[in-house]
Amino acid sequence: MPTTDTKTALLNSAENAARRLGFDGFSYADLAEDVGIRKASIHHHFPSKAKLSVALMQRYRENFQTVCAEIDASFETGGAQLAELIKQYEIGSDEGKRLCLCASFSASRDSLAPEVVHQISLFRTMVIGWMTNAFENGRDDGSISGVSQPALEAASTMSLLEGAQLAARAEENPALFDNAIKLLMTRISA
Amino acid sequence: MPTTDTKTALLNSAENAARRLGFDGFSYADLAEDVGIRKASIHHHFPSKAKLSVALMQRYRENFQTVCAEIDASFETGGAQLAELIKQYEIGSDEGKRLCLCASFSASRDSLAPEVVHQISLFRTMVIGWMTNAFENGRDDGSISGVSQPALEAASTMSLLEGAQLAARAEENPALFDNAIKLLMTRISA
DNA sequence: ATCAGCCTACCTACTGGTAGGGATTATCTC
DNA sequence: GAGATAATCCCTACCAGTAGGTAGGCTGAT
Repeated sequence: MPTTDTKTALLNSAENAARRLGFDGFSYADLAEDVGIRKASIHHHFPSKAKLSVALMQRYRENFQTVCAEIDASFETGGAQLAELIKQYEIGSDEGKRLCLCASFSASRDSLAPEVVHQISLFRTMVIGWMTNAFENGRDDGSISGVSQPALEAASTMSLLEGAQLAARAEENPALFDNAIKLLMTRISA
Repeated sequence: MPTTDTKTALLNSAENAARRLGFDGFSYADLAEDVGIRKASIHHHFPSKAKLSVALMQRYRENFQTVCAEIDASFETGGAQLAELIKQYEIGSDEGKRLCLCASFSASRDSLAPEVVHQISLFRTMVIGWMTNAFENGRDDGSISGVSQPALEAASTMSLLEGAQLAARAEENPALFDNAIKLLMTRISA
C-alpha cells in the first residue's frame, strides 16, 4: 500500500495536463516527470494513451456526477443548485488556466478513441439532464426568472459555461468567465 | 502568377486543419500532402509554425472583420445583424466538424506564440465590440427583446456561440449547435 | 512461486526545422 | 536585344528531439 496510489497520481496529473494542454498537448513523458516514475512504467498502469484517456474521462464523469448529487442534497431551490454548478465551472476554469475535460477533449475530437467520444457524450447528457432538472426546480420555486423551456435553458447554459471557460482561457483571465455569465446570474435569485 | 497561390493554399489548408484538429493536432506533413508540395517547401512561405499560425489568425480576424462590415451594410435592424452573425458561426461549425479558429487555438493556448495570443485577443475584442453594437441596435429598434446591458449580452453571446460549436463538435452533430442557440433565437424578431 | 510495480534499453514513426542545390522567372546593365 | 544577376519557388537529404509503445529484467511483498 503506497502512500499515494501511483495510478491515481497518474490520473490526476493527466487530467490537469489534458485540461491545460488538450489531448494532443500532453505526453507520457510529461506525466512521468510529474509523477516521478519512468515513462515506460506508465504503460504498466495504462497500456495506451487511448486507455488512459478513457479512464480519465470516465473518472471525470463519475466525479462530476457525484458533485451534482451532492448539490442536489445540499441545496433546496433550483436557483441555488444552478448557482452552485456554475461555481464548479468557475473553479474548474482555474483562473483561465484550464477547461472542462469534456470541452478540452471535444476540441481535439479526431485524435480521440471512440470510447472516449462515447464517454463525452455520456457526460454531456448527464450534465444537461441535471441542469434541466435544476431549471425546472427554479421555474417552479421562482428562484430562476424567465424559464419557459428548461431543456433548452440547460442546453444553452451548458454551452455558455464551456464557452465562458474558453473565453477565460483565451486571455488567461478569470474576469472573462465572470463577465460571460453575468447576465445568467442576474436571473438567479436564490 | 500561378493558378492558385501556394501561400494562400497553405493558409487555407492550415486553417481547416487547425479548426478541425487544434494547434497541436496538425503538422507540416499534413499541409504538404494536402497542398501538394514537399514538407520542407512550406518553410519557404512560413519559416516556422509560429509564424504560420500568426498569419493564420491575422487573416482569420481580418476576414471576419470584413464579414462583420458586410453584415452592417446589408442588414438594417440589430436583430437581423445578430441573426446573420449567428449564421456565420453555424456555417463555421461545418456540421460539428470544426470550431472557430479563435476557440480552437484558445484550447491549446500554452502551445501558442505570444503574437498569436495577441491576435486572439484582438479578434475577441473586435467581435464582442461588434456584437455590443448589434445588441444596442436591437434594443433601440425593438428587434431583440429583453436587452438591458448590450455589452454583457455580447460577452454572453460570444461564449454561447463558441460553446455551441464545441457542443456540436463533441458529438459531431449540428443539431446540438442549433439546440444551444434556440432560446437566443426566440429573442430575435427581425 | 507468483505477481504487481518499476526499471533500463530500445524501437519506429513523426515533429518542426535546416542546408544546399536545381530550376524558372524577373530585373538590371551594357 | 543579349547576357549577367538576382530572386522566387520547390526539391532532396538530413538533423535532433520527441511521440507512443515494447521487451525483458530486477525487487519486494503476498
